[in-house]
Amino acid sequence: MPPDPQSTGLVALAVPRVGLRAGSAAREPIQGRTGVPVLMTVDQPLDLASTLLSGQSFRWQRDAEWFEGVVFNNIVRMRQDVAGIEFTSAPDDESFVRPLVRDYLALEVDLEGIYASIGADDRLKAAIARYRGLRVLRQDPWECLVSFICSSASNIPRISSNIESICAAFGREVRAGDRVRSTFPTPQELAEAGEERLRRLGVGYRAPFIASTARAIADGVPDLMTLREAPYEEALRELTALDGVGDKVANCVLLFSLDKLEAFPVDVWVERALQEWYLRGADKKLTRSKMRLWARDYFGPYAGYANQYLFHDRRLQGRRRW
DNA sequence: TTCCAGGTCCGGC
DNA sequence: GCCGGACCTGGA
Repeated sequence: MPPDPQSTGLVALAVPRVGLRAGSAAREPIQGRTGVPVLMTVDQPLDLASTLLSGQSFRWQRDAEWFEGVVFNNIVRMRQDVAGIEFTSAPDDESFVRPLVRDYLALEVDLEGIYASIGADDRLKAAIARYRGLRVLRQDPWECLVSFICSSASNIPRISSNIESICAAFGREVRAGDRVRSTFPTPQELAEAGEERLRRLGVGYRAPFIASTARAIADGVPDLMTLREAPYEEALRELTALDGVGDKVANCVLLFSLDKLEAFPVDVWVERALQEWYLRGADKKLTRSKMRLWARDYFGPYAGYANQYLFHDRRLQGRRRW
């Protein structure tokens, strides 16, 4: 693909994901304006709706063909058309936000190559045909980490509600025209919030996990952005040392925010999919982390993409049939 | 009312 | 290492 220095990820790495407006006074509202929609061309398969609503991220809200979320401390609105993506951002202008959004959508990742790598079996081939253009996002690892700590024994509507509550309570207000949202709080902000105030927001038994993990990340142990450069196994070890982070949550963070496309989160949906469609005999009784090893071996370096297509397929089928 | 939901942790084999 | 129970809360 053509070299595009703004989509390599290097630019985004040089820009802190948290605290882009660190010069602002703490908790001072970020005042914006309504942006004029600009076009971002896309030369890769992209199904924006599936990508944003497939349970990788929990802050995107749909309004007809527009999707509104808060990323990089901006309210971003996007819609897909034949030419690419129309989007607006506020308070920062679109020229600043565009490369960040390209990076967020991982538009430099060669999906055709990945399809060729994982699409050998019929089950995946069919899922790829159904959800062609579903992409694995490259999110802010801190927001991703907290989101998936919240995900345990929960469901997407509740996770979204928990995350919005956390942002409203401890983040900073962002405005775009008449829209008001809040940024995702920094590790410091959540560490200061503490367990009790988190619990009052309705996150339940996850409150002490979030508080403890926020404290660790605020102290730089581990440094999440460094994990993006670390080998998979090392990053996995560092993440699972955090409170409330087991094999499944860690693999979600590795896949959806830390560029580890071999990560393979095994939740109840993926477990059922593997048992029913792939595993035979005694293998059906494998523990979840053994299933992850099996999948990494079977699907290869892009096992995470295979996971996302299987998960999406299984979840939507589940909604239809059972 | 009871059960279950995108798990993790802890204690007992 | 594996297994079972507890853990918040909201919706069916």
